[in-house]
Amino acid sequence: MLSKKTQYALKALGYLAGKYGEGPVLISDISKIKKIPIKFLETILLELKQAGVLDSKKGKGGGYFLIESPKKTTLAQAIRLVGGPIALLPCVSINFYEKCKDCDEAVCGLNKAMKITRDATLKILEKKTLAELIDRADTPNP
Amino acid sequence: MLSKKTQYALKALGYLAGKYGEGPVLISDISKIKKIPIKFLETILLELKQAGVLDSKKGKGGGYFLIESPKKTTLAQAIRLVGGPIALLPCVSINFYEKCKDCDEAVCGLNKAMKITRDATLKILEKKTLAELIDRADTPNP
DNA sequence: ACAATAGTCTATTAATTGAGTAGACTTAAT
DNA sequence: ATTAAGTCTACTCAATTAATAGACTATTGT
Repeated sequence: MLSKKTQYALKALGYLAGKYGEGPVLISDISKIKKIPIKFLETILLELKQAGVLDSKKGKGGGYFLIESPKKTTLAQAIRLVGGPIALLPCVSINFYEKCKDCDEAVCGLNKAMKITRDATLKILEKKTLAELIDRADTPNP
Repeated sequence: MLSKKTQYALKALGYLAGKYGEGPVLISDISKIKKIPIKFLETILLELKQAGVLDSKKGKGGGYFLIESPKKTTLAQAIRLVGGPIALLPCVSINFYEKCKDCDEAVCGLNKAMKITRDATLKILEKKTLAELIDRADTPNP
């Protein structure tokens, strides 16, 4: 399961994707609509900014916005940016790899099974982009 | 990522699968070879026993053992037994489902993407069994 | 019967993650 | 220049998950 932080990041990015090209979006707006604790959200957005996905504008009329088109960022990238491993085990993670103390990967059946699972997951998450996260619920009819 | 508890459970089950039919296996053996904190392992094995996968024998010559052939239990079942959701989000989990506060699943793009991911993962984990976890490293040549 | 062995249970502590608070710093409009 | 709107930084607190310790109970072999 993804951490809350990662879940919130995905929701926020999805919301920003829906507002792409419309200028800065207030943290408080995202927080309200996506039901994310505002202070927690601040740290997440800041992290995404430092990672180069978002930019922000300070002062009146400020807020956060996507730098590039939502289609440019895959879900796999998004998840990794906020520190969330995609694989089910550390020993099969690409970006957060950690060797098992107890087994030789070459003969470990668990490792093998989880690698297959990881590949199937990645195949999907590397194809889907932030654009896929946009839904009608984000922009209700006025 | 799976919780440590779930990871340990899979490792222990894999080890027991390799010893299936050879009588009870000591907790301390599993702990040593699989590098699992023994007290933590105790609670996990107990839980697996209460779930009906393992049985144990007390006293001298005692230990834990699989009740059924390793082929009877899938990895998906094993993961769920110890309380680990397989899906990446609560709102797409089958056994640990929780509704999102902020979205209508019918139109939520994130929900849709994660459901596809979950299905791909389950397709694999429901096919693989504990038997697949057995590896040569468990039974080194004497 | 008795001692040794091995699982079971209860309670505590440590580490990580999630959430909330207070206030300083920046920018833009008036 | 002033002020309002907004981001940024640094702490603190709560909840969950990991890990540890020790007492207790059941079984086997002598």
